[in-house]
Amino acid sequence: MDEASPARPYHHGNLRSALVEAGYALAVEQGPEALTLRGATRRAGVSPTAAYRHFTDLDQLRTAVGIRALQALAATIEQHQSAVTALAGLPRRRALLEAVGTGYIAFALDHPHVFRVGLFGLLGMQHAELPEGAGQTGRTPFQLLTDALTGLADVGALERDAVSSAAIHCWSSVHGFASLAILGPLSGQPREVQDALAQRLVRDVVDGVLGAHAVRNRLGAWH
Amino acid sequence: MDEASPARPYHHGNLRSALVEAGYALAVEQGPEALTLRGATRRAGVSPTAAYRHFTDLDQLRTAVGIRALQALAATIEQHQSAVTALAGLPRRRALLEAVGTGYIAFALDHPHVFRVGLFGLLGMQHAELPEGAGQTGRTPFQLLTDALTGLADVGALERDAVSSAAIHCWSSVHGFASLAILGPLSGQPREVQDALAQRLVRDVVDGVLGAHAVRNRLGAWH
DNA sequence: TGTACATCAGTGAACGCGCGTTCACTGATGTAC
DNA sequence: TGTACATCAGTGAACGCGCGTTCACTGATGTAC
Repeated sequence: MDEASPARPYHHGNLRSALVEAGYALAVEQGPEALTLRGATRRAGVSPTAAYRHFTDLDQLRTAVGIRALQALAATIEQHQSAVTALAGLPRRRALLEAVGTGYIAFALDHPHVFRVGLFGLLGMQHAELPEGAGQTGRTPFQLLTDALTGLADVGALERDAVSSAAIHCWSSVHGFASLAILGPLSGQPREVQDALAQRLVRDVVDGVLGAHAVRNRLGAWH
Repeated sequence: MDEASPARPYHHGNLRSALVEAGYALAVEQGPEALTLRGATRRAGVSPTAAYRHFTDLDQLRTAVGIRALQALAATIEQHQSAVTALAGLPRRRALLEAVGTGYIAFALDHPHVFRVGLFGLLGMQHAELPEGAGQTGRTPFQLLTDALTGLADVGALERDAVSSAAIHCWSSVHGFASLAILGPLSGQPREVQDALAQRLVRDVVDGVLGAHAVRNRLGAWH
């Protein structure tokens, strides 16, 4: 009832979210430069000026679409995480972390346009300037990552104060790989190959993040 | 003499490269969406239609500017590499690889606009579709990376057939980190902090790449 | 329950802008005799 | 060395386009009596 939708209809029935949806669809299908005010209103079946009842600016529409994209990415990650079968302990924690990486990459490959600009425009805002009240119900992708790393710290697989630098490391690798797969030398490969490489990369990165710690522990046990 | 410049002047004196330079400057200063045909000709002090003597299209100008940006990135990397002091052997090879990473990140932080689109637009083309004859004298950034990894294989610090997957891993991390530092949660940090994090990330990644191999060797020695 | 009125979501015409691209041109350079 | 001509780099006016944004408006909804 008091979900996220402000109310029911006036004339149109929540034009604001219809415009965000239309703008998001444009960005997904044709890339972010296709996200225009006129384009979004056209797609929503409404006159161009109607948008000004809900957004002061094109920039404000962009921001809202960016947040929308962020939520879609988070949803994909959570979906990947809910497919994890390991029941508990380190295997589960590890699989949950890997799902963040594979979910992120899968989203990027499925929605290269949104990813390209969408994410670029909005990962920047997500944190400092404007998480703002705008319907931010769930967790952001970056929060899901630190959650997963914290989970690994909970079972002692990672130092607590290594979480934030591990987050940087993981995010960098995964985001960078996605860019590579979309526009770089890997973009010519078929999807299965990309997926396989992604899986391998994610495994390696997690190995690396846990490895430093694990080696330290192992040495501690041996000496 | 026979540098890169095709000839001397006709009326203007190599308008083509002047337009590429103007377009590159626009992208550096105001971002890639400022790279327009009219903008470049304006900046070169020439009428808009003059561009059509040298480019069939706006797209063709964009491509040329992209290649120009790629060369600038490669130059920055080579500059970082030439500052390496280690004289020979593994320490030198390792430092050369790290210089690829730190040079890449330094370029990204110094030219965030170019990096943002520039690189995106052009890393895609660099490899398959259009390295084309267009003044491609030196090595591309990606080639510099694989060169450095091959150097490590030469001194036995890396399996030869691990080079290409290591390249993916390195490139992903470094490119991703640069994105993070430009637009993500790290963008608020002062440059020194970003540089320090970059150095640490690069070291960790190289550790990871060499680590798997080193651990394997160590175990081999132990058993 | 019914009327009068305020609110405000959406309309439609109009604006100025910078863009890419066309076209017929001008005028400097390079070449043939 | 000098003249005639072809070449072709750069000009300038003009086009159509989609954009963001303004303004005065219309008409449906919600509220007060």
